[in-house]
Amino acid sequence: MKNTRNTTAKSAILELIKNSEVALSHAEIQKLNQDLCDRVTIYRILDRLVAEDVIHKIATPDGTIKYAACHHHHDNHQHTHNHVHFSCEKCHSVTCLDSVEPSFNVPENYLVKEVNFTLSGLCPECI
Amino acid sequence: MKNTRNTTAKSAILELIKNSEVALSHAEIQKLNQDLCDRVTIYRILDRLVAEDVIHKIATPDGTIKYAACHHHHDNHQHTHNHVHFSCEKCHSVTCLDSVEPSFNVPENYLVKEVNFTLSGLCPECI
DNA sequence: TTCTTAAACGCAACAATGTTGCGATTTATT
DNA sequence: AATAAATCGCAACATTGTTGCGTTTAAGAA
Repeated sequence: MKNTRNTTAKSAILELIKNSEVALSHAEIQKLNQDLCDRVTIYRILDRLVAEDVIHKIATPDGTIKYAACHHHHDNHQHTHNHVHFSCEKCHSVTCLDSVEPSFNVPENYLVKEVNFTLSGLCPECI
Repeated sequence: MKNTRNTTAKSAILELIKNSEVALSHAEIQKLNQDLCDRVTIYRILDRLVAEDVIHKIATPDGTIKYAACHHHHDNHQHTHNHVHFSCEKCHSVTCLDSVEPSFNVPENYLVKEVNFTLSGLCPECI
């Protein structure tokens, strides 16, 4: 893997994501980060953080891409992205639901590598 | 609800989607429909078909929006969009997996209205 | 600490995707 | 056939994401 560096912009963006209760989109990060760095740089930093497995990418039901900090399972060092997410149709917040464990029967002839389970409706704030 | 009409463009697009094994994106429909109607019209027709509950919208893991014909459950007239989809990371096809039934424990304090369950990996064609 | 170099950056330009307004056309009803 | 509202095409615009390139900067080596 290519050498990666810690820059002020990268650290700032990672902090933003880590400190956020909900997943953030590029546009939201840009607003929160007002003039810290260029729009293009944000794209590149997000790509790098995803590649480094520090954050993960979530596609919301309307196609917006959001980013959230990964919760690594320190006990077994087995890290999967098979999170369950909740997308609020009113405030558009996206939250990781670590407590919900989905189960399903594996389809035949398909090789399943990742599971993306998104529930939508109203979050506790909007009920 | 507003009165809706059947136009040639609308019928053609619906046929395309119905006859397709995989879910189609706006760009794919535009290519298949070469010059049948304007790009903007395709957006509007897709919105209408979704509103009329004839097709449904799927967000792929990379944020691309695709459309597929709805499989109504004629036996009980209870129509839900809680489909399971499979997104191939190689050929980018999106397929509805009607046979897979996911189960999960409902999170507290959240009002779940829709379930979106997308598996990704390799489809039978790409394995 | 200074030197070195590749990673990361800003900027400009571009491509793709989605939206809006409006006058012209068309569908379905009277 | 006449009518009215839905739909369309076109132009213009907004947003989102990508690429190339010269400059800056982080981090290891001297």
